[in-house]
Amino acid sequence: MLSTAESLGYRPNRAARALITGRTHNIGLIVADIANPFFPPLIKAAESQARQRDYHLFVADTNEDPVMEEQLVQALAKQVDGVLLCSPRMSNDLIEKLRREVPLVVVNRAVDGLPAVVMDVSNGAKAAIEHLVGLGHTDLALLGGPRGSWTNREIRRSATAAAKAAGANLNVLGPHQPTEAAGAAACDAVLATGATAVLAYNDLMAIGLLEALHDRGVSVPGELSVVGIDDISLSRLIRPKLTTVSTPTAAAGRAAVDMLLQHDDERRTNALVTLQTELIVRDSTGPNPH
Amino acid sequence: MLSTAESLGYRPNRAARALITGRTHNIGLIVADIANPFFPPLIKAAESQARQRDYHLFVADTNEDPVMEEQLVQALAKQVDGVLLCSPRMSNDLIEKLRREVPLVVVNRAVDGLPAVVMDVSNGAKAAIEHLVGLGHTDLALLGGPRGSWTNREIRRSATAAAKAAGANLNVLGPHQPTEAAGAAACDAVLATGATAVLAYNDLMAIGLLEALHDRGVSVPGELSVVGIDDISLSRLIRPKLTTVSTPTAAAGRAAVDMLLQHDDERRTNALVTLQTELIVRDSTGPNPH
DNA sequence: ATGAAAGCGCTAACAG
DNA sequence: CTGTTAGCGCTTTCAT
Repeated sequence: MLSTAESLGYRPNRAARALITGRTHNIGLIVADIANPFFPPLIKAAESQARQRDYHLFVADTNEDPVMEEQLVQALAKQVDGVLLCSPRMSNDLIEKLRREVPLVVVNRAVDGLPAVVMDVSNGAKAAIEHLVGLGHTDLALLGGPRGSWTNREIRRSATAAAKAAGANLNVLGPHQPTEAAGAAACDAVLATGATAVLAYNDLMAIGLLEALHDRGVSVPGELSVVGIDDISLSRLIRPKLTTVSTPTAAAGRAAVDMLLQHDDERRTNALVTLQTELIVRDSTGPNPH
Repeated sequence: MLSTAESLGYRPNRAARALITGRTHNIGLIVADIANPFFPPLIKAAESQARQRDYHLFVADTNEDPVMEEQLVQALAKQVDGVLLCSPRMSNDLIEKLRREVPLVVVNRAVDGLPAVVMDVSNGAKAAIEHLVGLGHTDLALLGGPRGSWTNREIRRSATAAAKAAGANLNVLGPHQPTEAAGAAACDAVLATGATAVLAYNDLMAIGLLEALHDRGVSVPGELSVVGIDDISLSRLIRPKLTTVSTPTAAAGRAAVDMLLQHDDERRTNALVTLQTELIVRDSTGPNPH
């Protein structure tokens, strides 16, 4: 039921309210690259969840630049009730400093004493390696992601351990930008390792690699198997359809908003939400040709 | 040079400033679907342009729901200095009403007396039809987009005229949701027209159609030629690479922000910026098999 | 219960 | 030119 005032078109001025209550009912969302297909589903889910709770979402893009990350947090700090920092590349020390200026929830990174939402990529990378080893591959390559990425470190750690446990070689390449172009550019380096199977930091890089492989006439999965991570919608549209580790990005967006908006007294500052991942086997992986 | 205060970490409170100046230095950006690959480059460009001018961007998603469009404009109205309405599905009358509550710039629609940024899809659709006719196709189909879309009306008008001028048949299908799923679902209807070439409302629909065609064993461009519109990055990643009409989405995002931020007295309320499109011929179009 | 008044942090107008 | 003051629209507190 609307009050008479509201039905007449009256809307309270949120800036004035913010001045007195100290709550802006705004949330900042900082991502590395809006145009990277990994983020839009996360942004969409976060925006929807926020709006449902009468919050509005500022979205900002760092262009993969760690310096810009800090500037954006600073710029938004006084204007929001909290910031969602997605896949940050900045140092933990800097995050520690920024959290004193504004409530922070970190996505895709575990930071001591800070609410965080992470995907269990560690388990996903393990499943990917085991899938490859099960196909008979013993020479593997890992196409590494960007410097400063917690996810990248997790993947490397877990993939290395899984390969070792299975008695397979793992050649680690990188760091690389998490883009299709970087994946394509790394094609020769991948081929040079002699690996018969590759796990890439994300689908975009895997897809770039697939393109470059196609240009060089290397058949996938005939001569080389390729696995991505993220399961962006693109992955089932390209040929061969990409085998990948799906990460629940929409759920992560919702969870991050929920954590931020939990009442401070009940907000466990050391809370860590871990979302499960799942290996999706499609057509870019096959048996070792040797 | 920073003032002493600023170097000490002081940031003025924008809510307080907004209260007195009446300018929030915020902009609202409303899109139908953040996860539709057409929008992220536009959002990214708009955010970047806005920030450069010391504005922050609220991003909101209507889920393709015209009712939600109005609600969002209302909700953001008092909190922003203007709203960028992208690809609105609402009626012109409603836009007329909303513009009295908050400065509006419309993208992908021409509205009398309102600043607008449009892509010249009319010219793009014409080029696409002429390309197809030049390839010997005389039976064409148009896979129509969503109801309420100005772009869809422009495409239909222009494609119809171009086909007529060239002496070709054009079978118009639709309306459809602008999604991959809808494109796939329309596959049988397209085939039933007997057309040897199709122009789709957007790349997403064209790609869905391509998928369904592949499932049915119809070869592209051997038996059927397909053209999309937008040139989303996906289009050159799928096989066959999609022939499409590229639309300058990033430029549109920047232009829309610029128009909104122009000083009111110099803002021509009837200004219309038309951005050029370009036909990109790739591998999904070929000669008429008959 | 209902109503008056103070004040959030800033800018703009005005006085010294 | 510098310093003081009023008041933006709201919520909260305090007095009636």
